[in-house]
Amino acid sequence: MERRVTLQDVAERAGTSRTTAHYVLTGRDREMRIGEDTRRRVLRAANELRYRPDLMARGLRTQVTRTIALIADAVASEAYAGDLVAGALAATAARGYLLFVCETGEDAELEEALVEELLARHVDAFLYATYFTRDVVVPAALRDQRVALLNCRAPGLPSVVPDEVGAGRTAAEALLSAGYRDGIWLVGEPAPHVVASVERLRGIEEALTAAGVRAAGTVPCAWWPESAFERFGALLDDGQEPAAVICANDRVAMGVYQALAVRGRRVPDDLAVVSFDDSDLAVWLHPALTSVALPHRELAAIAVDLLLGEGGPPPGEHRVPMPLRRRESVAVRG
Amino acid sequence: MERRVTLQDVAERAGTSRTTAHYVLTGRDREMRIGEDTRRRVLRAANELRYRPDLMARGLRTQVTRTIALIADAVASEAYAGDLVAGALAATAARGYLLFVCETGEDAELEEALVEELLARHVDAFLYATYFTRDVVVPAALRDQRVALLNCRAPGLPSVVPDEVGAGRTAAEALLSAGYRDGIWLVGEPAPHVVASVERLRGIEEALTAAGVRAAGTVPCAWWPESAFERFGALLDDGQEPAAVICANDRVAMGVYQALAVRGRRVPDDLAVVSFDDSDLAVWLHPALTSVALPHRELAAIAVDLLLGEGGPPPGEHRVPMPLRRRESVAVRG
DNA sequence: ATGAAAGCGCTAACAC
DNA sequence: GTGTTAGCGCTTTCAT
Repeated sequence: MERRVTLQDVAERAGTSRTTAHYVLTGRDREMRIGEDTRRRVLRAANELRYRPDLMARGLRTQVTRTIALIADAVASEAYAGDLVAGALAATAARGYLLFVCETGEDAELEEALVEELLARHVDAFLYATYFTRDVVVPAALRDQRVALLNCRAPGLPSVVPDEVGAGRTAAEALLSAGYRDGIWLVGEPAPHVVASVERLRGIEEALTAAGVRAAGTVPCAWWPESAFERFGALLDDGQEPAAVICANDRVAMGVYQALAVRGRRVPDDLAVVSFDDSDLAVWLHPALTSVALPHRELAAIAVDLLLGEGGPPPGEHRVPMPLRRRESVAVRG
Repeated sequence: MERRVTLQDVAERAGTSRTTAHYVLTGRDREMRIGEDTRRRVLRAANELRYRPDLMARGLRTQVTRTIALIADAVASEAYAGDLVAGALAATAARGYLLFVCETGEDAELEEALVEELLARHVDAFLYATYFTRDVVVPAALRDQRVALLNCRAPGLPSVVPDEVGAGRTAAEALLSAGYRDGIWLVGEPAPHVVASVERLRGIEEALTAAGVRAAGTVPCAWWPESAFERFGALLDDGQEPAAVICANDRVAMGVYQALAVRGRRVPDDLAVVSFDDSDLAVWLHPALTSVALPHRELAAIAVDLLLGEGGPPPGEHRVPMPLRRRESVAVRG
């Protein structure tokens, strides 16, 4: 591994000074009125030597590094967080930034330490992310940094979150517009501290009420297949005749499918199903599931745009629409 | 945002020189025989000023940055890659390194450019990862760097991959030891260019042959639920009576479950199912699926250990065992 | 138009 | 035991 080639080397080979070489290599030669052929010599020398500026040295001098930090509570849980990371990655790369990724497991001390470390490395900005939407309190050291919250919220800080109320409306309307009015059940227990739960419910109520419809009831299962399988199965065995269900998420829908399958009932003819998240499951289920998508990549892209945009991110909450992915789990009613 | 506090500031407040401050703050005061009370003063000053060394400046001087780069073809696809990233993250963090994460989408030019960029930032080492196991050709610039391949292989380079042959054996033995001999079908078409396919098949053959058993046949479906649903369903409708299946992966198993459910057949009583990957699906399926796990986090942890270990990673392939996760999809035969 | 020189904050050889 | 000094490679002000 030979010594790095430095600006000095380029300047020497071009028979000029570092300053001159510097200006032509950073493309500011026009403003310095550097001679066309000096310019040529520098460019050629740089090429021949395969000169690459030392970004650490540059960073030390300029105090800007073109790096940003993503601080997330989890990067892989639930198969969701991955898309957040991927989205952030793509968006930062597109702007020529490199991304430090950190995972905190919600450990506040670790968070503080990480922020210190990242500050010591002069990252230009911070993305603070959570794998499910919630309110957070960010480390104090972050408060006077350039920061955007991704999929979470804190008073006074710029944040990007999915429009869960709209999603609730969308889900209900998918059923209403297909002709369902009576026998619409909600599956998945309400969770008062989970933003997604509260807001989806609100959206659903809104849309239903606006159509003069009331939900037939709620199946209070955990947001997992097994629990949904059992509780929704029990509902069926009770002799209830749901016409349609709105599931808390795709995993719940999976449990509903299983409960139906065991009893020989069919989606969508015996029961219409809509859900939230649009995870991989939605297309794996049979028949494929109509689901309101959580646009993780887009959330991340927007957060990065805000973060790196002129003048820094405008404070306040940015709500990103959750689009409906129509598939085969809702039949139009006669 | 006030000026950073520098070593100079600490030294001044402690009434000593930068050198002295430096040695005590880096814990090398013993070797320099620095006065106990000088030591105290320096420590106190640093504390009071909340001194944090500028890691960029240090890096420029020492040429080591305690950063490493993860270059992956994909960081979120298929809900697998996330665990690779999370594993690498945890392992590097545990050693006090920060991780740059990059995604290439298999674009070779982008890869070259990224490596240049990372080199310009003086990352100490590289992790080169793929989201499914395969042979790769790494960018030329990486060849003389400290590098470990994660979930992929290239001649002459250190790599960490899952032991898929062993996994094949494990899957077959799970069935054999439960008393299955006849009517064992393989579900999922062989893919000659996919390491997992070739090696799992080899392991399965080995174990079966050793027990004097032959597979009843192969259902050549794509490795997705829908395809498995159709092709395996067709097998059932053909009047075949499989006793057990080894699925190419959990998604295929999902398709098999669906085909069974529609026909009123039960797992595990009518059919035993084993699979590979042990993804989230395995526990979501009903009944829960016995699957041979792809230990992504462990692969990553081992790769990081090799990479950062004394003397750098030993070249050659490191095979990591794939453990069987026994659940309810295999019943012991009478 | 080009170059000399100072300095970003840290480390380490060397002198006292 | 402690301090002086010379860089790491780059950017930028200021002379020329």
